[in-house]
Amino acid sequence: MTTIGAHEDRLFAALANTTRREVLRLLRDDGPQPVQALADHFDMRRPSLSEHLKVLREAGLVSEERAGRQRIYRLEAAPLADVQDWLHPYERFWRDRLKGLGDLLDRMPDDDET
Amino acid sequence: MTTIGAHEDRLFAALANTTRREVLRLLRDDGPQPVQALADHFDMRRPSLSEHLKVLREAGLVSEERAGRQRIYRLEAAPLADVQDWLHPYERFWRDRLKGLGDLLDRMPDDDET
DNA sequence: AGAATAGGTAGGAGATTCCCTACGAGTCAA
DNA sequence: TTGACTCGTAGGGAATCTCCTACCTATTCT
Repeated sequence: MTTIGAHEDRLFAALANTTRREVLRLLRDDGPQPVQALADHFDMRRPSLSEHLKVLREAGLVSEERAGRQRIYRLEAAPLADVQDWLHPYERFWRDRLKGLGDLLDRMPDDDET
Repeated sequence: MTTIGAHEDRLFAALANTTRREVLRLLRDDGPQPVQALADHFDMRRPSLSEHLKVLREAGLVSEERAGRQRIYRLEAAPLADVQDWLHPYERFWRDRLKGLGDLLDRMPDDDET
C-alpha cells in the first residue's frame, strides 16, 4: 500500500525548503508559538506559511495544540531521528575518506577496493 | 538571488526521492558502477535514471569517472556530513524526553527504548 | 448580537518534478 | 569506415510545489 520509502520521501521533502527549515529552527530556539509569531519572520503571506506548516505536520515534524483562537505549533523532533538512522550506514564513507579536494585520489593505486 | 539555504535545499531535495536514495545505497553497498548496472535495479527507462544521477551530481552526492564508453558513478558522502551537522542542534530534542510542561506529549514515562 | 482576531481552505498561476520517446556524442570492435 | 554500445540531452506531458488573493470557521471581546 504505502509505496516504499513514502514516509522518508515526505520527510526529506519537508526539509527541502528553506522556509520550513527556518520554521523548525524557530520552534527549536524560541519554543512553541502560534502561527502569526512564526509568520512575522518571513516575507510571505500567512496562508502560504499555513501550507508550509501543513507539510511539516504531515511529515510529523510539528504538532499543533489549540489554545483559544490560536494554534500553538511545537517542534516534534522524533522523525529527525529517522534521518539520523538513515544517515548512519554512510557515516564511515566520510570518516574513512577524509580526503583532500584533489581529484588525484582516484588515481592512487591503493585506494581502489571494489 | 536567494542563495540562502540553496545548497541545503538541493541536498535535501536530492534525498527526497526513493529512487535516488536507492542509488546511493547501491553505490554504498556494491561500490562504484556504471549507469546500466544501476539502471538494472529499477523499473524505469535509462534516461530517467540519468536525470536522477544528474540531480545527485548537482547535490555533490555522486561523482562520475569516464572509463571508455562507460561512466562509473561513485558515492560522495561528504554532503551527508552537512546533513548530520544540520541535524545536530535538534538531537537533544529527541534524546531528552522533554521537560514536563506538556499535557499529552509523553504520558508514558516507561516507554524508553534501550 | 456584532465586530475583531487567529488561522485554515479553495482555487489559480507559474515553476518545477518525474516520467517518457527520440536523438546526438563518444567509444570500441570488425 | 561501419556498426554496435553506453550514456547524456531535448522536448513534451501529467502531476506536484509554492506562492498568491479570496473566503470560511471558530473564538474572543464589547
